[in-house]
Amino acid sequence: MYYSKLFIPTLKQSPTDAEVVSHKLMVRAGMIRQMAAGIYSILPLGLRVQRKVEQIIREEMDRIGGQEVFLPSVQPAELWQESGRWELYGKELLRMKDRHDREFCYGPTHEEVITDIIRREIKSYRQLPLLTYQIQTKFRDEVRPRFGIMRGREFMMKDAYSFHADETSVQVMYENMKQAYSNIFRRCGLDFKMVEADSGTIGGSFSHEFMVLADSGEDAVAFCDTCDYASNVEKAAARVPEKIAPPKEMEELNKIPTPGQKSVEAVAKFLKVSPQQIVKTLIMENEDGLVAGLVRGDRQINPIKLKNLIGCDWLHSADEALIFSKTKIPCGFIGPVALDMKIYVDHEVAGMHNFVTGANNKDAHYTGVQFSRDIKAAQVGDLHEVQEGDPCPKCDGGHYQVKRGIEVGHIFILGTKYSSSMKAHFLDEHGKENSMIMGCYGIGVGRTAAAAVEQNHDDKGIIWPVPLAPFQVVVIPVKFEEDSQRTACEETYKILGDLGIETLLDDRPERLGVKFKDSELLGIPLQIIIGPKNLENGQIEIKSRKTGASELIDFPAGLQDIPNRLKSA
RNA sequence: CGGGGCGUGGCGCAGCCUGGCUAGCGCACCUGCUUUGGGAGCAGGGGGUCGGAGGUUCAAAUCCUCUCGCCCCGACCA
Repeated sequence: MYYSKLFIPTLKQSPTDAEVVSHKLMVRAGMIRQMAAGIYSILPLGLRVQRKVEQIIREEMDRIGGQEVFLPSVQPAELWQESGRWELYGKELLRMKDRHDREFCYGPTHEEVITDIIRREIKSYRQLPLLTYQIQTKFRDEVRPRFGIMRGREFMMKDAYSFHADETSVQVMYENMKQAYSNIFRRCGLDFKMVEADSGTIGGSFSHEFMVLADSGEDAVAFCDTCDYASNVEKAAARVPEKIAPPKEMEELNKIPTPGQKSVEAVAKFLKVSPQQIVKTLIMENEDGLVAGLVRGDRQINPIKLKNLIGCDWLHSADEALIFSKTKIPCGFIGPVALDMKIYVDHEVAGMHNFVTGANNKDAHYTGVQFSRDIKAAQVGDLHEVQEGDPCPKCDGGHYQVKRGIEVGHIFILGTKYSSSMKAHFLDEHGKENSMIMGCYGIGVGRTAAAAVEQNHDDKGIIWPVPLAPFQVVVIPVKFEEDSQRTACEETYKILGDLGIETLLDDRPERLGVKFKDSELLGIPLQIIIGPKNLENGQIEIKSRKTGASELIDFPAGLQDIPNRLKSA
């Protein structure tokens, strides 16, 4: 393509509302423009990159037997009511009515739609398994869209759905999918990790996320420094503590005045004990009212673990006013002793003795609290969030490391969650009716591109991994107006085209510096610079975006080597 | 949804507190001349009515009220 014909509106300065590098650089490179909060237009250069990601995804999906479909983005409410998600999905579901006042939503995901199609058409185990996928725009009315294309409300997603007659089959698919996803992200040139994950509102029994490691990531990934266990921190298991022998002296419960000492740090300092000797009581709210979670004073409670332990639909921390109105206890002094609600206890706390808790009175704490004697636990389980340095739950001697990650892919085994509520049944080889077993598998397409920028940039701009680059080579004439250079450029362009290389020819009447700056901003892996002096010697210059290294090659013979050079660019 | 911040040509900003001439600057854009291996120089030029509505005032970008939008920090998600 000729640069002068392309719509690539580059910017010298990044817009003030862009926070993360990928957002800044993608706007500056003229790839995207914002329309509204979390809603972006993809401009030609951005689309070229998006198509690259899509193509890689298609190839890997097809390789494991996926069949591409294209499902409606506007979906009737009835389907969602059937699965129960019309209510459950909440405000994130963009709802609308047509002229007949019938309710619809803009699809945030497509389990309902695909399940509906499959249940109508698939009746026999002979037709299973089946894997479908699509690449399509989704809309989720996020509470807080941010970071440009990384977390938009409207975004491009690859979503795949599989249907199976039995558990073994879905597990085979799941393993294939792990491999396919790994291939995809590896081919995109990303440094990623596959981690265990919570399945969230999509539901289901088993799931993994694919995380691109980057400081700007919104998730935290915990992984063992010794074995290969890796998990989203929201799911990462804590090692079950060794049984601690009870101390010789079991102290009695003792109420001590602690005026104004509300935080763990304050209480620890005031009573001259370590935070590890204090037990925090966190009050949470769910559909049944208030519940309490107990973790050691130096720990953070993990609400997802608590939610999963209880098995409730939703759970979040209760606000102070609500707690006070129900319990008449001010925050900071709540404790588990004789507390009138269900109490869930972290297994670390269950092994503790002689600890400190709130006394359920303003300005007072208990010391000498004993778990077995003083606390009526509804259940004991793994409730605290793991931290860097914590022991690995899967191997001896390993310790957790924690890093930030961008979730670019997420795969789930759904089981029969949707097939049973929506009656997607089939007849097995004994003529017996069963619910299909399902899996679903998503990739954020735009997010993958953004993540690639997060991982591959410098102060000059983007450094695209070759497979995602909008063009692999940019030809930069020192002065395009001069006949000899123009001819050489055009010849180069043609030769590279014949070699199957996507080439951008910067034919603009700009000064050389401008062309360099733009090509660096755009992140094109290889520059070919054609200038008068080198040309007189029958040479042209090639320069790597990543390393900045440049060398002279013979013109035109040296061009035949470009495909090779791109492999290592 | 709670907390904070910001809306002034395409982009980045100043002006606002202490109302007052044709609303200013850098970049970008147009024209001309000079320049030309790293975002050129000079000269000339076009474009905004200050997010919107209402109010106070002789006078509002500036003060007041309401409203809309966007961004950032927290709970959700590809």
